[in-house]
Amino acid sequence: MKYKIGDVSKILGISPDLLRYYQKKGVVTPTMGENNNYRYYDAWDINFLIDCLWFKNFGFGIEQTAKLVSSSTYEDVAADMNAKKAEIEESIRREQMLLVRADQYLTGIRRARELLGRCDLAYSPAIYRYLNRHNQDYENIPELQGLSQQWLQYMPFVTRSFEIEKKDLENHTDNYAWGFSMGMEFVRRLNVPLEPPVMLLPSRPSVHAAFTSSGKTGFSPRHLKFVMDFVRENGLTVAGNAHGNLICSVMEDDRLTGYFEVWLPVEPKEGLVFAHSERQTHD
Amino acid sequence: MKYKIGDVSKILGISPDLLRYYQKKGVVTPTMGENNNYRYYDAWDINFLIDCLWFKNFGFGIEQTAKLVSSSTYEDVAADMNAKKAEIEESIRREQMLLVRADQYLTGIRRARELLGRCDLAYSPAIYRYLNRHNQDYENIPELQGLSQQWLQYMPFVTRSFEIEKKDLENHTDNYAWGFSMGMEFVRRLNVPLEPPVMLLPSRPSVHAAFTSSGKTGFSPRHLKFVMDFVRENGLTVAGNAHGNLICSVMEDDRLTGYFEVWLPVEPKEGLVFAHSERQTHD
DNA sequence: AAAACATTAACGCAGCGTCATGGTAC
DNA sequence: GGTACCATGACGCTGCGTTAATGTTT
Repeated sequence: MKYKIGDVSKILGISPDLLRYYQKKGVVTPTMGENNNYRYYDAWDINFLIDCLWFKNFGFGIEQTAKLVSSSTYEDVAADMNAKKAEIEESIRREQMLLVRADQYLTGIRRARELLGRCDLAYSPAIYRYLNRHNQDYENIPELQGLSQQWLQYMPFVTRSFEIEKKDLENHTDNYAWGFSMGMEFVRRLNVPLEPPVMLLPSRPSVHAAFTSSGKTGFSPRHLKFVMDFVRENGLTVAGNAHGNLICSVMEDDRLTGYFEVWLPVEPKEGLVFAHSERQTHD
Repeated sequence: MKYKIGDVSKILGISPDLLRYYQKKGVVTPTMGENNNYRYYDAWDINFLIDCLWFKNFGFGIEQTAKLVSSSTYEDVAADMNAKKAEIEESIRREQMLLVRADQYLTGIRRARELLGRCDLAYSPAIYRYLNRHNQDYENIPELQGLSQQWLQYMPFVTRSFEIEKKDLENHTDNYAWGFSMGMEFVRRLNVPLEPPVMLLPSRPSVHAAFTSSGKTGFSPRHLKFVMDFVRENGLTVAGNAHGNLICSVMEDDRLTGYFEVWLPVEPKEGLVFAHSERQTHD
């Protein structure tokens, strides 16, 4: 019994075009009609196609599928299947990290909107970080560029992160630096090599705040004035450089507005309670 | 400070071609040199590109990324991120099922090679199944075709499965039927609708065997002769139709050889011990 | 003037979908 | 003789990589 391409299409739920494509790829070779050039498939061809769909839906490419179904030994098949298993396991690992990151992102953005323009006391999350841009200019050092290329591969587990030095905060100098940071949990799970200039910024008691900035040249240490006010009003002592990161940028009132989060380390003091950063619970 | 396309390429680890492509897609719009038509990027453009890479590596498409980074409100971004989360969760679920299936496949193929040509006593795994081919001909009933199209979507959680009726086995008639089967665990996890002609084949004490067959017209109930011999030699009573499935087909001695597994239900008898099918532990 | 950059344009890949145009089966 | 089917071929899609031919900077 012979089936025409449309019959096979109905039996398998595959378009005739796709069946012709599979033929071009060497997957099936139906017998061609002598006078009309029609394709005629037999039951064996259809069984074969079903076996191909099995592998294809497992994630094997078409050509690999053809090879697996038509000309592989037991060892070949087992090896390919084990390789595919490893691939899937790797994919699951990555996707699980993505889920963690998505939650971080969503809670981060929500918290920043609540906190906006205000301060609270919290331990900064421990992060790894390096700097590659001072004020507006990216460093031209090849080493740093190589590092950035590496770290950009880790996206979206990497965050754009800034630092403002203590003295610049106190002198109201318009000086800042940008770089990349990554949370401890991702550094571990991605086996990120950690050499200078990558540094650990440990968790420290800090003033924690959120602010926004709009436009190309909007970002500036001036935005931290309210944080310094908070420090003064509460008689706190700044204990290091401020650092923070971009949380997201969204349209507000027709302007692209960046939401930033910042931590300014301060000396712990009797009676002050520092919350623990949510980030740390995401491990 | 202006960066040429090659500078940006080095900073971001992205090919110049890709940067031009992103421009064509509306992601970045560097200023074009007046006389030389060179692209000049500023720090803002680079930051912007980094933000894009963040979303892109999250799995968003290029155009969605451009939209997310440049013209989305908080609500848009949160909605898209939640949608992406759902997508990833779905993907993980599927991949975890694939891992289970891969293990089933690998252990199945290994066991079949060990068992080849011999019999043991085991409970058949409970499966859902329907038939759509008798001997060599696929049924032309539209209903069945629709069902097959559905079930083929469930590949590779569906197995090609055959049935040989008790009377045909006993009379040595060359009669058999093929169809599709799916294990209980996948039926549940995929929410497969279960209406006739889909039937539950419950777990039953059976003679369990493996055999091979080669070539287009190789498959036949004759292959089960050794199973019937086993039944006779052990004084067993056949209690229903035999069913089985294709485990894999591989090249052996330059011939495409199918490995099949079969269960022939028999009456339990004093002193007989039936193993429990491995399949059932995979839930 | 050579080397290292930049430009546009076109084509290729998988894994198909879609359309146009024309021949064939029943 | 109408209609449902079949054929080939070309083009589109995403997310790039590759190559070619040519222009610019330093």
